[in-house]
Amino acid sequence: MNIHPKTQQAYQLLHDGVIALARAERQGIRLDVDYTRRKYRQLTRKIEGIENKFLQSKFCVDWKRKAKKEINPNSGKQLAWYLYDVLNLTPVKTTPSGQGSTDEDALSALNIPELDDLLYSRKLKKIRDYLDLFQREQVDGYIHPVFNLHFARTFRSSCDSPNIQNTPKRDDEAEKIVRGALFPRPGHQLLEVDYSGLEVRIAACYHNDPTMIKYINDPKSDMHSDMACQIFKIDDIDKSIPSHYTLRQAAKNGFVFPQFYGDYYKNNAISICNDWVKLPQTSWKWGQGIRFMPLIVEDITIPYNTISDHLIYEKIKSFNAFEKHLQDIEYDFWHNRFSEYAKWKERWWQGYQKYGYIDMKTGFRCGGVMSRNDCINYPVQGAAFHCLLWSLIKLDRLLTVGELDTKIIGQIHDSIILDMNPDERDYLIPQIRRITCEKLPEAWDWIIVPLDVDIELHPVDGSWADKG
DNA sequence: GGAACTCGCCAC
DNA sequence: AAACGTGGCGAGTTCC
Repeated sequence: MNIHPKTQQAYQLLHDGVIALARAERQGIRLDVDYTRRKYRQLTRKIEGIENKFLQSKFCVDWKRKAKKEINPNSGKQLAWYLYDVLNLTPVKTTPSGQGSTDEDALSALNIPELDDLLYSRKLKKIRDYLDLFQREQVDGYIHPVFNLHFARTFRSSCDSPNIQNTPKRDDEAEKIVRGALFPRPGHQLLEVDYSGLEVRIAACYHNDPTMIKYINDPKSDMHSDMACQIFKIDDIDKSIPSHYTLRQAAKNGFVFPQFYGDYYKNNAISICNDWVKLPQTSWKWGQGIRFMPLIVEDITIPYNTISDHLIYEKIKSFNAFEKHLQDIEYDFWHNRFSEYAKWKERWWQGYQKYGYIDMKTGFRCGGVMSRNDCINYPVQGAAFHCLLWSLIKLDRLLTVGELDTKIIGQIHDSIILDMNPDERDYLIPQIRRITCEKLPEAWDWIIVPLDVDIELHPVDGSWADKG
């Protein structure tokens, strides 16, 4: 039987990857067990205080009276019943099964002060759950996350027992507590190697869109800043200005990435207004949303300009107008700016419908029932991860063959985490750059754009929360 | 009393 | 024309 060389390559990548990841698993990540116990108890006391306060509030007393039984404040079902059936409030959204939502967005929108206590206790419990899991899984002060290569439909990895790939990093309080429990071996330091914009770059290897390739090749250009200018009608983005940086984040996480995943302007409008610029889904008034820039009107500087002031000034006066504006931008995005990308998406979807499968650049085949978005996302997600896996395998060999003291201890889709001996730092960092950015594109000729990594060093004996 | 489900929420 | 991809895990709930 003939085996396609790419299939052989994919097969070999999984085999080599499993072994390299098993070594990381055996090595493990040091947990400060005393800290974890202490912090767990401290959080428990805090949670009990907040829960008691909540349970004694007028809100809960009434809830309990209407329920005619003991209530469980952690039950979404009971809470939804009280809010939406008893109090007859209108949920801002529903869950997939049709029940009124009781997630953070939905509860915040109700403007019931007592619910803030519930949300805060939820958040603290979530943090405590991580510590609990670490504690249960640790053996002699080390956790040993399991890395799977055979679960994800995309041929990405998954991780469990514990899943180290979802430790909090966006919320400061959660990051500090949870990552603050994880350390390198004594005298060592944690090192993270992160491919920057990996999925965008790998997508470009499929669609070959010239505009996208220009963005990637020119480090001075910035797709997200350009989109922020277009979305918010400003001349340029100066990333050192905090409000500008927020607008760039809004464009990136509220429009560009969701669009790449297959989302559309209506959701983008809601996400940008809710999550980033804080504008209501109504007609806008002056002085709403995030603080933006000083506004100069006829030589008078108005110091506290807000984003609504600016947008109203630019003739976008309501949420509906903004949504329409985003619809135009979406059209421009796929018909003008990234038209080759759009054509590739369509070709890829047609190909799947004709043949019933899609093949990744890395030799893996995805079949079965797939949606249009699946067809577009899987090959990119998978191949991007395979770039990381290839690099991890090579780095593992370098460390093993050279009998270095530094060890790979984990991987998060586009990044590698190492427990490094500081004496090996000056040798290792150039080697890592060489493997990840030079050797990989040499090995895989379909990589037609430059690759880049961020290397973050944590302090010697510092935790995963301590910045270098 | 466990399997399978829903919901919420953490990461990329 | 239609409309956000991949995971893990906890609590609550329902089914058998």
